[in-house]
Amino acid sequence: MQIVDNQVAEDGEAPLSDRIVRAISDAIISGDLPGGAWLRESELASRFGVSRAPLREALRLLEERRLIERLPYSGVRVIQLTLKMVADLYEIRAALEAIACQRAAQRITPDDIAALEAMLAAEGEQIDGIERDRQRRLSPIRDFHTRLAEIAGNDELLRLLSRDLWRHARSYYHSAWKTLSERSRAAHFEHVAILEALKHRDGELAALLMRRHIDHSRAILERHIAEQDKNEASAGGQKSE
Amino acid sequence: MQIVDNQVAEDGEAPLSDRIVRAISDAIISGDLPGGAWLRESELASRFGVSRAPLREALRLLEERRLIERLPYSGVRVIQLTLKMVADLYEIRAALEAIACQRAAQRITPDDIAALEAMLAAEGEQIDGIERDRQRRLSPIRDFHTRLAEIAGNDELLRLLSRDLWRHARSYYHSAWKTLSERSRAAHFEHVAILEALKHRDGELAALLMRRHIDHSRAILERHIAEQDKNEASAGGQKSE
DNA sequence: GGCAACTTGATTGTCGACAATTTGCATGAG
DNA sequence: CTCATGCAAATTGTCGACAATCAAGTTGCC
Repeated sequence: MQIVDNQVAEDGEAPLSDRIVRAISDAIISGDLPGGAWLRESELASRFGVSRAPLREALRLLEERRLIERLPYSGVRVIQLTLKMVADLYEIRAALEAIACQRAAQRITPDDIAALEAMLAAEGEQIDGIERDRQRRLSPIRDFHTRLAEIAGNDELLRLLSRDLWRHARSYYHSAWKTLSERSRAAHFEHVAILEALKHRDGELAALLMRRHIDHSRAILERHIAEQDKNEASAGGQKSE
Repeated sequence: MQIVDNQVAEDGEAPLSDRIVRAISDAIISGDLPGGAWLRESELASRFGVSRAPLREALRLLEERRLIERLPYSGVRVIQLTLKMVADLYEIRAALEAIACQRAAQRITPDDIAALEAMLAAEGEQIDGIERDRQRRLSPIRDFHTRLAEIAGNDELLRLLSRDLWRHARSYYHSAWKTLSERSRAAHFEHVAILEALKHRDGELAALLMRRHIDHSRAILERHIAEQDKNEASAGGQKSE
């Protein structure tokens, strides 16, 4: 496992533990810290150049966010996404994003529409473009959904969708890159269709399209995790990197 | 504010911070730590008889759970429920509990039905009974919903409903006791109706009833918070108990 | 008298060291 | 050879003390 060095340096004012949360969270979601990996506090602390106190606070927060799991006196490891977990998460996500669509259809403004269109335009460019950087690639997708939740005006919903339920994103990175490109194309057009419905303030249609969109994503993701599980069946889980 | 002394004593094996989470969480939900109250770390630490290290870990977890909010270098205070927050939370809860009903209708077993019936019987007894203890009063209501989520078989859903979204419960305690008694009676019969639908494996009906049930609860809760806000408009928010 | 800058006190944030617990290995008996 | 038992190293959990930061009270200047 390889954490980007000194990612803690940014945002030099906030308390250390807050910055560590960001760093570890990114490391997990980006796949640098793979699912099932054991984390040693002292190692993480020295890697980030801090003491264990703020590090442990960060770990407790990440545990509550279900990015890691903690076994008392035994250790901390990155949560391993299972098929069941993905199915459960996506069932919830589908329902919540459908709500977001319905609310957004009621509240959306011309400016919002313009902003979303700009996002989708950028998304379309990236599909065939030379943008191969992982971080920059997934972000516009996430931005679209997050922006939608913002427009919906339900703060709790936004928090759930943009933070707690995005654990699954981790698997995108681990999954085969080729298939994801094809999926990106389809997903893009589904986004366009959703936006079109929102423009007509048809919340019901937008919600329906969103539910299907998420179901499609889930199907892809489940297939990838199934393959991944098969591959890792031989060498997995031991307490090392 | 008055925290039950040494509530940390129970469950003598788990790490201190885990027990503190439970203690503070209960104190907030039960209303002993009212919304908006400022918490001083040193005071809490001495009250629970622990050092600040595990206490701070607990606070970070509770912050992520949105029971408290933390202002860096400034302090920690109990989240103040607003009308907006309750509306947002209940919109989500209605959708998620509706899912729970639909899933539960597919999976419910005779044993589950028997267990739920026993719960509702106990709930019915308590309404007119002499049970005036706050803690014991709300618990059967919570149990019914939690059990339903368990039967649904979606672990993530269970976690959200039984933990993250139960912040609102706090307001029940602060609200007028009399009205709540009346509400309890109505709520009880709504529970019975939901269970009846589940017995016939009618997930759609159960979900619909559940949505209405939650909407009713929200209406009551919103009214109480509105009154509460009015009353606290004069003396509120200063940094003391 | 009013306003700005400083000072002081209190509180949060961080650190290094110590205690408690687990886990793997060695050891020995059956 | 297998299994129970005890030991030891490593890791997590906890503590008390120190540093950084904010808030309020005070002082001095205009």
